[in-house]
Amino acid sequence: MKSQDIRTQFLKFFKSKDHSVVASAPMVIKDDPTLMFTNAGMNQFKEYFLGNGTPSDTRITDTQKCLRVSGKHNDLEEVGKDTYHHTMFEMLGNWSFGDYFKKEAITWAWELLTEVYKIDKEILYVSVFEGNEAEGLPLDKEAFDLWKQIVPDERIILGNKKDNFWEMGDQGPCGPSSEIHVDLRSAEEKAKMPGRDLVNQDHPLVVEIWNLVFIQFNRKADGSLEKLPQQHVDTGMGFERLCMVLQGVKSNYDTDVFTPLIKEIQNITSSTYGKDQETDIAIRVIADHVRAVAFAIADGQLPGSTGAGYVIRRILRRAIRYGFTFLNQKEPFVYKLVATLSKQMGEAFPELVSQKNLCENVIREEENSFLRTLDQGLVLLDEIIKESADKKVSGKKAFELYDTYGFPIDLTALILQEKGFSLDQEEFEKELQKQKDRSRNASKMISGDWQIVSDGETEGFVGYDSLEAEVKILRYRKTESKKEGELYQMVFDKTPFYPEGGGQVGDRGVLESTDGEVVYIIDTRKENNLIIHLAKSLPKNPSATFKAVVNVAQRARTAANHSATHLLHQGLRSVLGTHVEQKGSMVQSDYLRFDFSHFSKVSSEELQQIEHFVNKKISERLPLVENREMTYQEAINDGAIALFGEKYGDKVRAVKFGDSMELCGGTHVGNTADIWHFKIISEGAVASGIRRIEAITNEAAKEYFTGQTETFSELKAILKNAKDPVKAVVNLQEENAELKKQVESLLKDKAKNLKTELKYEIKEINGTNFLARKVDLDAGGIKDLSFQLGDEFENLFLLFATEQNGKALLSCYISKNLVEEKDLHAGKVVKELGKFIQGGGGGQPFYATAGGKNPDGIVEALKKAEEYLQ
RNA sequence: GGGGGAUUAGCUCAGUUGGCUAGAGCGUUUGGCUGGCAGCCAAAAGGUCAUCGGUUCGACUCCGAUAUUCUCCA
Repeated sequence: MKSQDIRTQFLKFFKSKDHSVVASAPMVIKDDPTLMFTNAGMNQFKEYFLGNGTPSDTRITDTQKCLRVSGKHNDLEEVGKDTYHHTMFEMLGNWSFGDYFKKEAITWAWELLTEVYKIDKEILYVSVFEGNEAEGLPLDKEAFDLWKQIVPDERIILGNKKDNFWEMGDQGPCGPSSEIHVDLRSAEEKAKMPGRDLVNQDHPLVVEIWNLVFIQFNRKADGSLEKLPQQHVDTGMGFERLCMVLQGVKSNYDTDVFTPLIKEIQNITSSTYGKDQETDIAIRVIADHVRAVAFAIADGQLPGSTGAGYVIRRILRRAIRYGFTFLNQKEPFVYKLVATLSKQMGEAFPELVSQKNLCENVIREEENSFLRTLDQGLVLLDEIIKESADKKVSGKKAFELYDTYGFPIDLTALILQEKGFSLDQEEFEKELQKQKDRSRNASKMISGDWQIVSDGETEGFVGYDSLEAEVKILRYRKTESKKEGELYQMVFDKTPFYPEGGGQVGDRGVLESTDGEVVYIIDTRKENNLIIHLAKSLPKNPSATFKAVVNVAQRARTAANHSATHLLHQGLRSVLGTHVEQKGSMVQSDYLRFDFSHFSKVSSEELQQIEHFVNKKISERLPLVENREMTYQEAINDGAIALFGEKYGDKVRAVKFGDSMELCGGTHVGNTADIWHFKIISEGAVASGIRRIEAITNEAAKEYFTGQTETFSELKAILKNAKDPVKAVVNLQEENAELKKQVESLLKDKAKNLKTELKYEIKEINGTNFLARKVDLDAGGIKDLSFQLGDEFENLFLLFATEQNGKALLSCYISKNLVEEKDLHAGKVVKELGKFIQGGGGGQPFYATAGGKNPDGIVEALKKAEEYLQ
């Protein structure tokens, strides 16, 4: 069975069991501080498990693109070494939200595997949670009894808390799980050792394929468990592994999910898969990683140096590194695989097709820059090798190479090994740990349990229509971090405060109680669909009713910027073309920032046209038309612009100004006229194929123009109201350059004159040409003069003195031959003579300077100079 | 967000513990030689040593801040 069909069959099966099929959520997560990437099928439903939202359907099924780079079995550095771990993978799942529970979940899973996919029952094992005394949890008898009716006893395995009790994190929903494992070993192998002994033992051919989680508890901050009012089912089946089973191969990489990529890698790199272990690992690494990176970029996550972007960069660089070392790829090549990938998976994931060009460009650029880094690292490593005499390289040196110059440690180790050098790996790890601790401390956040003030569901955001509301606090908690200090997070029963999202900053404002107490809300954020208000303090009586008031001025300016962003987006598409797609957006009260796909610099003419386009829309006084109750499909059919990598609910909000229509949750002006004016203040690149425009509107634009006008008036005033100020400045610059040259040549003349003058003053003492006198030159001039005289006279001893800003300066020049013959040292001379001017100094044997604060001593110092030649 | 590094001629980079008027290669210009695929020889021009401040007799070099950039960690 082809992988395409395996996927379709799964969804079809659960559809027949009354599940509704939903699309995969984006791989990159935006509103959950504890998670960067979707790492399991349940992530997009987390809010339902937490009780922060209600699903449209109680039975749901999907295939979810997931990314794992860390965790108990998923160290990035291990991917590719075996045949069954991946960074990016698909998770097939079915869910029940307070609907069916263990019975249906177990029977259906078995039905699908054995009757639809027709997997031999003899190779399947199931596991059940054995209970845990410390937690006070008994054996999951319900699941055990259910399995007993289907599977013989010897195929049921009892699993411990580590394997069979699933938790979302330190806190939150959790419960026992039941896993289905498959034994793909040969009959011979099976005879040697029963499959049940290999379950959960990391055997490549005895693997878990499906995990059925029965969510029935909530883990609190103090570690205790609490029974949930509603019970849920959360299942996840690894798609690639399922394909392996159904296609009768022994490795995920031998399924048709990977074979097209592997074939292409062999083509491009002229290598062969299946002959040599190192080559095989490299090919697997590249095949796996290009998937992760391409999917992430298609979801709008570019490689970068922070957060999720950094993870993507690391994955891509690992692929490049393996290609570099084991497949001898010294030029970008990973990007060439995108075409194959998008052809192969584009049907199930259309974003891969529409974002193909961008993926290729971004990956190629990243490859180029990393290859440069590698080149530089190789040179540096060479130097380190040359410097280490005892064939040992310290961990500290290796760490510096890694930390500062980004040179991969395993490459360092490999090269050293080839040259017969050893590396102190332990010391390296120690340095790395130090760095990790530093970073962790800097971003540590402790959050307490939610304190429930009053029960009830929250209505959520009501701030589209009003900026004030009577609210009650539902719950609050205290958080502490180094960055922000102590903060209180509060959830209201409804709120006019817009939470940060869609690029728009969170609202600020106040919470007023009836007795006049005021608590400042410093930011509003969204976590798992819950709107959280941040404050430095808590009201005295949290159970009272408050008036929540949004900072009107800030909101108005932000709204102007957000609406302008939409017009800008439209303007860009109109001026540059419809290939322009939003790649990032930031809307603040003082400016807006918009990143978009476009492959060349936006010229100043184009920028002007774009500005003009937006300002025309502003002057057309277009009213805001919004529709909050559309379905996604209706909106798209109406021509609304939706964004890749954005998660949309069943009901979307469409925001329309004239012909501009976007799906958007942000706040906007009632009429484009409220934007006043739009001004682009910068344009530049953020990555290959991505440009960034920064712009201002409203009062900021006004201030900008006022400031510019003021500067210009001042400038004009300085230029005596010249008719053409630009020309006047150019003239000034030219004149200035001319004058500089003249001054320079005059100074040269002066020095020349002085030099000729001084030549006659030089007298001979004991065969040495000697001159000591005061001159009217600065330190540089004296030096210059000394060396010029030095060129013309042999056996020269010079002592110049000058007075500058009330300070005295001495300088001594001694011809090199004199230094040797007479054992003179200019440094010593100025140091000794420096006493007369109450100062000190030094320098080299042939030229030295000294400074002091007593110019009256100059005469004495000059007199004494002669003594050095006696 | 935290740490480390880098910033020197148009480009790629040297510059040892602060001190000889900041160098090289490529490129540019000029002159001469030469029938070639980086032609040869000679000469010249080109530098606020990222910016600002500090220490010092003296800072490209040391210290602090800023900007830009690379990189690791979270």
